[in-house]
Formats: sequence, structure tokens, C-alpha cells
Amino acid sequence: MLDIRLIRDNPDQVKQRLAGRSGDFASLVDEVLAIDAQRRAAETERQKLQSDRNRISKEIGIAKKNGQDTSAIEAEVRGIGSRIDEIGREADASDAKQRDLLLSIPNLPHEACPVGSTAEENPEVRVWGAKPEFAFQPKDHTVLGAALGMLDFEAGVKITGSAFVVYRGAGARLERALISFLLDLHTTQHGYEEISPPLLVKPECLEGTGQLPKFGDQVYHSPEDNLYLIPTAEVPVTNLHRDEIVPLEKLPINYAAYTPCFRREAGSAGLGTRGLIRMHQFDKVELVKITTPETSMAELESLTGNAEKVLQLLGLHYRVIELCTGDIGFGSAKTYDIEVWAPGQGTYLEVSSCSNFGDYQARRMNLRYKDENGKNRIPHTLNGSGTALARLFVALVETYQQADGTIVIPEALRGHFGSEKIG
RNA sequence: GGUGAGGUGGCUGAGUGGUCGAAAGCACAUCUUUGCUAAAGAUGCGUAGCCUUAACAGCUACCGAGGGUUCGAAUCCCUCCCUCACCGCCA
Repeated sequence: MLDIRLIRDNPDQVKQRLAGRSGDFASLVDEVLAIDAQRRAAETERQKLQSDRNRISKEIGIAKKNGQDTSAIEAEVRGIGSRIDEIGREADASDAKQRDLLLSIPNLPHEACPVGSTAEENPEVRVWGAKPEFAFQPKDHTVLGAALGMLDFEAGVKITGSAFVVYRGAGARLERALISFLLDLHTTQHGYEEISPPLLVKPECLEGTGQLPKFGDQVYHSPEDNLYLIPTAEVPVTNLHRDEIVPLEKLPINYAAYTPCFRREAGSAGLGTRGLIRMHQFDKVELVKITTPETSMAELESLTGNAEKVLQLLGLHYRVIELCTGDIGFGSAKTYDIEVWAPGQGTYLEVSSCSNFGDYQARRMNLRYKDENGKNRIPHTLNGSGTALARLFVALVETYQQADGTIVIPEALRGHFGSEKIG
């Protein structure tokens, strides 16, 4: 959520920064400004009336103590009371409306965010490794998965539906090995605290990180309980500190969490993706940071580096791109995507999206920290996948497949997997 | 799920209709004094909003959340949430 004061004081600058995004937000800014003026007028009026009532009510108390008749003055205050109710309803309605509007305005792209309108304009930042060469035609992971008894898509459909999968045998084992490999790496080498959060969260959490109210149709919801299945560990983990004032000494906070992620993918069903590329449920290890504003950009670089390390250790070719203003996520100020090469697909797959949200999420979730002067300030939040599992699985088996149909397990993973090859 | 008890400021804990945003203690900050590995005293010490300002100040709201009664609610009533204890159920 943007700071209403920023919008109030620099509306043109805000509009200009938002103009880099796809979609028109200038009119929303104007709406917010109009409602803000209404809200403040009503609020001022209400507070003046409340002040009057408080004063006169005290006088009544004193007069009654002295045995005086107060019926006339009580009638007067009754009148004030009904006006307070009236103007109060107005003020509350404006306040709610203003909040709704603010929640639906995306974050300002950072000055450092490259300007562009579509994904085609995302600059490539760096490339690691090279596309592996094969002396044979590399197979798709669905073919490998079926042949080695690792992936059972039919079973997923049978028990749940399309875009659900059953991992079995070496597949289930590989998935588990990857999860513990990733967690061990980030907790022992990169200084993150491991978190295992609930997978069901309250709506406030989704509002805090930005999925609600705008993207409610992408999240599974249990109406009886008013709980949502998390679309990413970012939601429960960042909200760990919702409504808190964190002491400065605790920053930066670094969390790593493995969770399954659940996404309805409404509107994108059957979007030409085969196999594991886009599922309603997938595993992911997520990295979350809470930092001071001064250090957040440097922390974004280190967070991205931590995610890249995964691919380097596994020997998987990847590239890092930076999202331009037109392609950046709703709450993000600056984002790097890491894309791993999947030989069987002949394409790069996004396995990580590392973003600095600035104070956008923290303001939504009323997260603050005390600075060195004891002042409450709003910290910056960051997160990135470290990494998504299903696509990492794809890249891994497709990269390390052999001519005989077996899969070699990369050195770094053997301890976790417990053997050198599959098949 | 049932019964009982309870949810007050960073913590402990008073406060059952009126100058209560809230006693007291602890913790913390600054200052003073005496001195020596500390004691005593003074002052300050929540969050947000509004209105203003060079700054201070002022006003309003917040005593788990939301409603209600009242001229006036931390205090009375209703609903919900949470914590603790016991019971029930259960991986």
C-alpha cells in the first residue's frame, strides 16, 4: 500500500511512476485524493463534535454532583450525539473506501527498475553455464518420469484433477532430497532461519502480502473457516511479523521455508503447458527478508545470489533477467527472475522470482521497526524462491538424462538423495 | 465440542458508570546528587488519526475484536476471537 501522504503531496510524481506499469492507475490516484479530502473533512468535523460532547458530559457529571437539574443540557448533548453518529458513518465509509482504493493501487516501480511495457523488454542481467550438449535427442521429463516410474499424472487426475501429480518411487525421493538440499544450503551456508508455517492462513495475511483483495480468484478458499490455502510461503512467513514493531537489532530477518503452494491458476488452465510446468500444487522453498530501507537493495542482490547458488551447485545452466516496469509484480518495486534451462523443453523455465517490495507490504500489514532514535519506521520486505521445486525437478532430470534412459544425480545432491543415479 | 476462569500500556498489576489514556511497581531514557564496580532523587517514557507549526502544543480514538445501552463506558448488555484449567474427542 502506498503512503497516502506521498500521494497527497506528490500526486503527479506518483502517477508518473505508476504509468510505467501496464494498466491505468492515474484515475485511481485521483479517486483516492478526492476521497481523502472527504474523509479528512468528515473526520475533523466528527472530532470537533466529540470534543464538545466530552466537555459537556463532564459538566453534566459535575452539575449532577451538585444536585442541579441537567435535563436541558442532556437534550443538547443528545443532539450532538446523533450528529456524531451521522458524520461518523460518513467518515468511516470514506475511510474504508480510501483503504480499498489504496489496496488496489500497485507499488511504485523503483527508480532502478528498467522501463518497458512487456516481458520482451526484460533485460538479461547475466548467464551462468551453457546449454548442455547431447549426443542424442533429449527427452521430455514427462517421458523420463513415466519410464522411470517417478511421475504419475493419471493418478493425480484420478484422485484430484488435472494439473495435479503423484510423485512416486525415485521421483518422490528426488523431490524430498531437493527440499532438504535447499533448506540445508540456505540455513547452514546463507544464514536463514528455517520456518515451517501453517498452510492455511487468514485473509488478513493475504491482504498483507498483496494477494487480496485483487487476486482472490487465484487462491483456494474454505468459506466455512474463512481460511485460504497459501499460494506461496511468502504469505505466512512475511506475516509472522504483521502488526509488530520489530527492534532494530533483529534486522535483517532472514527466513527460509519449505511449503507446498496452491494456486487455482484461474484463467490459465490448459495454457499449453505439459507435465510439471504449471501445477495447482507444487513444492517451493521460499526465502524471505525483512530489512531496513537503507539495505534492502543490497539484500535483494544477496537474496538473488542465494537462489542462484542452488543452480550453480546442481550444475544447471540458467540466466537472470530483470523485470521491466510493465512486467513487474503488483507489490514489487524491483524483481529479478531466474530461469533455468530445461533441455527436454528446449526452453528456459522460471524457477525463482526475487523481489524487493520496499515498504509496500510492510505498510499493508502494519509492520514497523524502531530505528536508532527510537522512532517507528517501516521496514522493507523481500522474498524470492530458493527455488521452486517442480521446475527444478524438470530441469534436473532433463539435464542429467543419459543415452540409456537413466538419470545421473549431481554430486552436490547425492548425500541427500542417497545414490548416484536413477534407473 | 462442553464447563469454569481470564484477556488493561514493553512486563507485572490496580481500577465495576463521570475531570481514567488509565494508580502502583518493574524495565527503559535523560538529568541531578553522592560516590565507586553501585545507590538515591527528579523528569520523561504507548499507538494511530485530525488540525496546525519553524518547533512546541492542541484535539480525537484506542483498556482482546465488533455491536448495543447512556448525556457520558476500561467499567453495564450481546456476539465473536484468544489464553489457561478440567472433561470429551483425536494423529
